[in-house]
Amino acid sequence: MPAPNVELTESEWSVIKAVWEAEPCTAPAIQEKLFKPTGWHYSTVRTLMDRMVTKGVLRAKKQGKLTIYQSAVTRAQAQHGELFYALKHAFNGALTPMVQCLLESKDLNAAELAELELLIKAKKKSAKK
Amino acid sequence: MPAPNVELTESEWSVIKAVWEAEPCTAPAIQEKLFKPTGWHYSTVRTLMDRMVTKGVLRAKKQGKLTIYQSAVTRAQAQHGELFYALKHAFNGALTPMVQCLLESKDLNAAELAELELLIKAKKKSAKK
DNA sequence: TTGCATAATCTACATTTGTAAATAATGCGC
DNA sequence: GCGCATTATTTACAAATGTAGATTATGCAA
Repeated sequence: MPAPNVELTESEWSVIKAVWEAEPCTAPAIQEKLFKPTGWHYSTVRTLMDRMVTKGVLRAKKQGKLTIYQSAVTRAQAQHGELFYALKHAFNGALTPMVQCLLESKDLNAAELAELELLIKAKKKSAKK
Repeated sequence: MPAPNVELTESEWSVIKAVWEAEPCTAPAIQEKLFKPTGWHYSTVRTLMDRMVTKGVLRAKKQGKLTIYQSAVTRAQAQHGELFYALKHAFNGALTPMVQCLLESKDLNAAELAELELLIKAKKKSAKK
């Protein structure tokens, strides 16, 4: 089974985003990427990464003295997990109120609205038939 | 300051949803509502609720021997918090990919799509001008 | 071949979250 | 006024999360 429901904490999001951009990669490389925004030390990042391996969101293999990491979930899977967590808990699974909330809070310009409209039009077309 | 960013755990979501439906209410009333779906005992619910008071998502006041609880954040605030958490972490704040993810994963019928389109049209109108 | 820089491993500890038992208070009905 | 049912308070404890120091291993450069 490929994509179980992914749940990531804020820290784990930081890590996996860095991994997606750099994989295959080592823990030192990731800590370096993350040091500027987070200030995390090597052992912090390393602990996070190893826990993420245990959870199955990263994969690690030994190569000489180095441990090489890769993501075990795609960005799309993780996005899906996060979004559907919100949909389920905050909106009881109802799409319309969620989109409403989005439209109300972000203040979108005409171009963005047009883009969304396009997305929906496209979806209608592909759904139909 | 009215609406700080709300972050709720899964359990807290259960509780606050029950509170919204029953407030003002007591902890025993909430545990009774939640017992069926969760199996939580009184002290569990009570602990959760008191911690939520500490965090400022519920409010409590003493009335004789009873403690009366109310929500301190509205459903809309909590929904916003959850949704924007996802938007920020999973989608780096970009709306379009988020909506795309939604459209791809949920498989919506024509009516639902039409509804979404309407929402956007309405927003366009109100935004314009 | 040995020292050094780098990376890994191990251990730790505070906080938050999930869950609840045990004990105490209290007020209403008799 | 007293006992009982109801509610509250206190305490606990394991797991998860956030954060990292201390110690050890290791391979390349000199």
